Amino acid sequence: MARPREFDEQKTLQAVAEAFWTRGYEATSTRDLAQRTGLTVTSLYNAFGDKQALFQRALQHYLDATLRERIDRLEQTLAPSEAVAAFFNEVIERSLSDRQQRGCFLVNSALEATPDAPELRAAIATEIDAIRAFFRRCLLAGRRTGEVPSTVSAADASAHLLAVLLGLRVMARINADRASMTAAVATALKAAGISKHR
Amino acid sequence: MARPREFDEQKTLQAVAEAFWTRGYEATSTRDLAQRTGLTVTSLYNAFGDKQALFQRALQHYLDATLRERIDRLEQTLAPSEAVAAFFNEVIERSLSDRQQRGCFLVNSALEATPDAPELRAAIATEIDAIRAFFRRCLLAGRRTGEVPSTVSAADASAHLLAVLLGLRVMARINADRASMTAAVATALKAAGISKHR
DNA sequence: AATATTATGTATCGACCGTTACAGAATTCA
DNA sequence: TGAATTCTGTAACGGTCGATACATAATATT
Repeated sequence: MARPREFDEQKTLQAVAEAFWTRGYEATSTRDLAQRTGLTVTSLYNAFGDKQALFQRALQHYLDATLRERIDRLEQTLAPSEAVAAFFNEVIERSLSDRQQRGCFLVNSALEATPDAPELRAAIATEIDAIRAFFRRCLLAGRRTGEVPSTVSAADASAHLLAVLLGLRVMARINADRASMTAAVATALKAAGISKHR
Repeated sequence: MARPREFDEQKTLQAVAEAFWTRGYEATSTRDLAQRTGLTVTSLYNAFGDKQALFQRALQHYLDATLRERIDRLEQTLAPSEAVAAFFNEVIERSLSDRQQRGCFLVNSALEATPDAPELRAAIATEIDAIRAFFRRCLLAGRRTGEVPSTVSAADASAHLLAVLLGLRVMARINADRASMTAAVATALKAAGISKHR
């Protein structure tokens, strides 16, 4: 029973996420966000609360649209070992096609989160652990189908794959070249018992 | 022929580096730096130039004292494969012993560097590549001594080890636990043909 | 001792920060 | 139609930012 919103909340969160993704939390001002979204600062505060809350909403939007979407899609459509390989391939392609070399919004946020924002750190830790859980599920499922040999423990291999993924995202921001990334991934997949031609 | 400095430049750079290391570039104000170093803002500007220049000096100081020191020391005193293993072990121990979970100053800076600071990005890329070069040298040397089998290419293996290292530094900031880190490293070293008991 | 040169401390500059007060515009329900 | 409610835009708040002007203190050279 009041005036309706004139903006699309999803598109706004998308624009906000890209701004924070590119420049980080501290270096992005609320006026920057207003300009990128096309709304006024007041509308942003009215709709989302303060800057911190807006950041968390934008991060969750990014995770839903990118990370969780990818995990769900690959896990439902591909065999376990192929899902892991495809996951890495998509990360590499997206890293290389981004001219701004923004890397991963989640990883960027992980490193910018200061010790005095423990709740944010905890939330990010949970999201990162979800990636490892995805690797672990794939490895265990691959064992059952026989794609993955049971010589390496799923716990060790999933921790290792997670480390490689996070490292890729750092390289994507600074040292992004296809040769290094594919080499790192190929070696990692081989160590986990996953390889395209075997 | 003038009044001498009343502060120790190295200790000042150390304090500055720890401030930037903990909170990042944007979230650390020049007044914060003055308080942490015990000098005035004017003295900082007089001695080091502006905030950007001070940051770069502090980063170089950190690299000299931590990263390059470690590489030089391990490469000179240990056998190639042991140098790589010891490098990872030291990183794990330092990551776990830091109560503030600051991770790596270089990696933190890599992810905070925005697209409109290309010279900083390039400098960081050079430093990161120096780590890969260290891995590569160790792998090639290990091949000559027979410690490392020549089944894996040094280029691939060094890219892989670099990715794992960078990933560890992200985990150190957010998901730091010994089990995950040692699991990731053990799997990575095995893939590179390096393992303690073989 | 006089002078030149550099370091330090105070105080402040304009700019920008996150946030909000307030007034007007737009919509729903009675 | 009118009242209630929500959204939008302007303008501004106090605070902090990076950086510096200026006066003073301290040293080296002559």
